[in-house]
Amino acid sequence: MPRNATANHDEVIERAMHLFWQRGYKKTSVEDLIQGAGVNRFNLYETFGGKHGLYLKALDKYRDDVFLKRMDKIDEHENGLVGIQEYFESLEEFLIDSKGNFTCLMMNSQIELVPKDSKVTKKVTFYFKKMEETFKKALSRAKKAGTIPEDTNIGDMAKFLTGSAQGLCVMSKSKNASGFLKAYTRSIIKTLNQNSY
Amino acid sequence: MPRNATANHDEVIERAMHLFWQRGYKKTSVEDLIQGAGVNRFNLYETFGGKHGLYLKALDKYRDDVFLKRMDKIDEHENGLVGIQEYFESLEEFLIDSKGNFTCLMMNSQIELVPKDSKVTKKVTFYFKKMEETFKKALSRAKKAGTIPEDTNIGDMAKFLTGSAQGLCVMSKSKNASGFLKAYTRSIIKTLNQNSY
DNA sequence: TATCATTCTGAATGAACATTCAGAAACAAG
DNA sequence: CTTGTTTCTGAATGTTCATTCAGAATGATA
Repeated sequence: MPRNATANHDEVIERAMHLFWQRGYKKTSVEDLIQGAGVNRFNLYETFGGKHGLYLKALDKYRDDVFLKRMDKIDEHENGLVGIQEYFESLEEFLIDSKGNFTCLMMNSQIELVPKDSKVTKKVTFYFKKMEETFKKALSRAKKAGTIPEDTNIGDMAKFLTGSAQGLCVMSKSKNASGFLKAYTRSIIKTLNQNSY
Repeated sequence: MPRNATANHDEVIERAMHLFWQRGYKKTSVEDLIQGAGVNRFNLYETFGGKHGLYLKALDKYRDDVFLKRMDKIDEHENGLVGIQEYFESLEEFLIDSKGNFTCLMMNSQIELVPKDSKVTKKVTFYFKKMEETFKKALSRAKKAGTIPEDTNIGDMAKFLTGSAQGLCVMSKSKNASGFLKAYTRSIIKTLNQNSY
């Protein structure tokens, strides 16, 4: 009995995620979603909770498929320093390749919807906390392994790295950002390594 | 012949600037502007060019009264290093005091309207360029004065500082950002000083 | 006070857009 | 092939909001 003009559940969410990611919440219209994500109007409301419901699901997918995957990669590095460095290098590459579209769904949400939209705020808060924590754990491993001096302030450094990732995202929307992003990333990594030996 | 229910020209723009600054472009309604900026509907369109025209004027005012004033302060410091440090300290203080409202009008515009709105894009581009340039000149003075090593890459450092300012602004919207902002600022300044002696 | 240009106000207009709904289409089961 | 249920589509609804406009209010001038 199910018809199939609708793409499957996950694919709808993934495509919606990219639309929201590119254009933001307000500027992605229901029409865009119907056209671009492969949902029909009925299912958009019946099974995804309308535009806002789909946005929340898109944030979840971003967290799982984009963000946490990157965090896991950091976790997997026994040498935390290398994990962090690779994270920034791949972020730089991604931002350059996507030419200012696809800045960062979570950071966009922080600017567009925090704190008024409380459900979105919760998800964004988790994102920043988790990123900071992951950096902190990685730095802690690095300290244990002796690749970072005993007296390095790991908490400060984790916050520094979290903020720097946001700075990169903001700057990636500028025209011809590539040179800027490379230099900025270089400096971030240099700072990271200056607290190590 | 002029009536006076309308606040004077400059005051309207200043109040509009604060409204846009707080809420963003889309979310500031014409009604908000009439209520909050002291313009009547007629003058909003006749003398300010409507909502969009007033936004552009607000960006100009922000550039002149908020941004360039800060840049001038940096310029005035013979010791560029101190100028930059003071800039970040006062930015930190402002962001903490304003509790996530008043993030940064230009950065908000970058996320909300660049690159689609070409007039806004021009103004935002100037903003980033000018900031980077100001940092660069300050670092150059510091190098001349011998407070920074000969081999410091001034261009990279200026970009790093410009991006870091944006990172601070993004993070200031988080709940209880105060501790985060202090630590982050500390790290930025530390990085700045690690390239000096 | 009378006239005229200017300034203001609230209502009208119109566009964009999210959501709902009714009926059409598709499918399964008998 | 018929019936009943599910899925889909486009039109209708309702809301928000920027902009325009007509007429009212105001002030300057004579």
